[in-house]
Amino acid sequence: MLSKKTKYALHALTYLGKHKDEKTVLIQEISEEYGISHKFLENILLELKKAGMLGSKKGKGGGYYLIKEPKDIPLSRVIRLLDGPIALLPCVSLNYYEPCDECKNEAVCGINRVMIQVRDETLKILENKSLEDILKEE
Amino acid sequence: MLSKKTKYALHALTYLGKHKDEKTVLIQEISEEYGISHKFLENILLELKKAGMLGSKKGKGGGYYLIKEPKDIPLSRVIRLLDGPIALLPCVSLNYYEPCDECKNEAVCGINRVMIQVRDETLKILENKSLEDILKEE
DNA sequence: AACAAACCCTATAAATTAAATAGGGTTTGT
DNA sequence: ACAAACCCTATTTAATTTATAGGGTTTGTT
Repeated sequence: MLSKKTKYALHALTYLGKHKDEKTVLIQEISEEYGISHKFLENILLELKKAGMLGSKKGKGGGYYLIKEPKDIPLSRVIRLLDGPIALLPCVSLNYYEPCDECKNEAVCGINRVMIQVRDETLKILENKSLEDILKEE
Repeated sequence: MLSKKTKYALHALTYLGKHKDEKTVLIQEISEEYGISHKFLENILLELKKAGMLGSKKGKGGGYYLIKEPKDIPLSRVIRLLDGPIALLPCVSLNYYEPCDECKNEAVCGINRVMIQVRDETLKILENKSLEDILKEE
C-alpha cells in the first residue's frame, strides 16, 4: 500500500493539474479541499518541488504550480520519491538496493530471481501510468 | 516492499518445496538455514498452516510439510495472507476495502480509477507467479 | 518602510505498525 | 514417564509513519 504521503501527493498533483490555467495555488486551498493538515501537506509539496515537479512563488500572492506536463509525471516517479522502492524486496531494488541479511548467495536465490521479474513487470505498469491518466478520469 | 514476515514465509515455503520428499521438516532447521528467530518463524508457519498451505505433525519426530503443489501457491496468496492488500490504496482493494477519508466521491476520483487499473495489472503478475517459479530458479 | 501573506526549512513528538519475544499448552513417539 | 516438537495468545520492543512545532525568508501592498 502507498503511504498517506504519496496518496496526498497524488491528490495535490491532481488538483494542480486541474488548475493549470491559474498562476499559483495555495497550500491552504489544497489542504482544505482534501482535509489534509496544512503543515503535513507543506512538507510534501516541498519534496515535490525539490524533485522538480512543482514550481513555487514566495510571498503574498504566491503558491505552487505544475512545471511539468502531466504526461511526464509517471506514478513510478511519485511513488519512488515519497515511498521509496517499487521492488518487493531490497535485494531487487534498482534505486534502493540492499542485500538481504538472510541471503547467503543472491545469485542462486530463486526468490531473488522471481522478484526481479515481478519488479520489471510492475515497473512497466507504473511507468506507463501518469498524472495525465488520472486527470483524464476526472 | 514486502514485510519480513512475507519474505520469511517465502523462504520457508521454498525450503519445504525443496524437501518435499522428506516427511516433515523442523522449524529449527529452517530458522537455522536462514538465521530467522525460531519463535518468529513459528508464528509464520502457523499462519501458513491455518491458510491451508502447510500440514504439520505434532510430537517427537513431527514438523511441517507442504500440502499443496508449488504451482498452486501463487505469490498473491502468500502476500495477501501475511502482508494484506495488494492494491496500492484501501479504496481499490478487493480483499481489504476501506474508503479513503479524504475522498468525497469515489466514483469521480481519477486516482481511484487509475489505481483500479494498476491493481488489476499487478494482480495478473502476482497470480501468475507461484512457488513453482521460485523452485525452478534454484 | 512597515506589514502581512505565503512559502522554506529543520527538528521533534505522537501514533501506528512491524518485528521479536515470552511462556505456557498439547500431542505423540520411545 | 519423558522429552521432543508443534500450538496458541499476549506482551514488549523497535522502527516507521504521521503529524506538529516554530521560526526563517521572500515579496506584494499600502
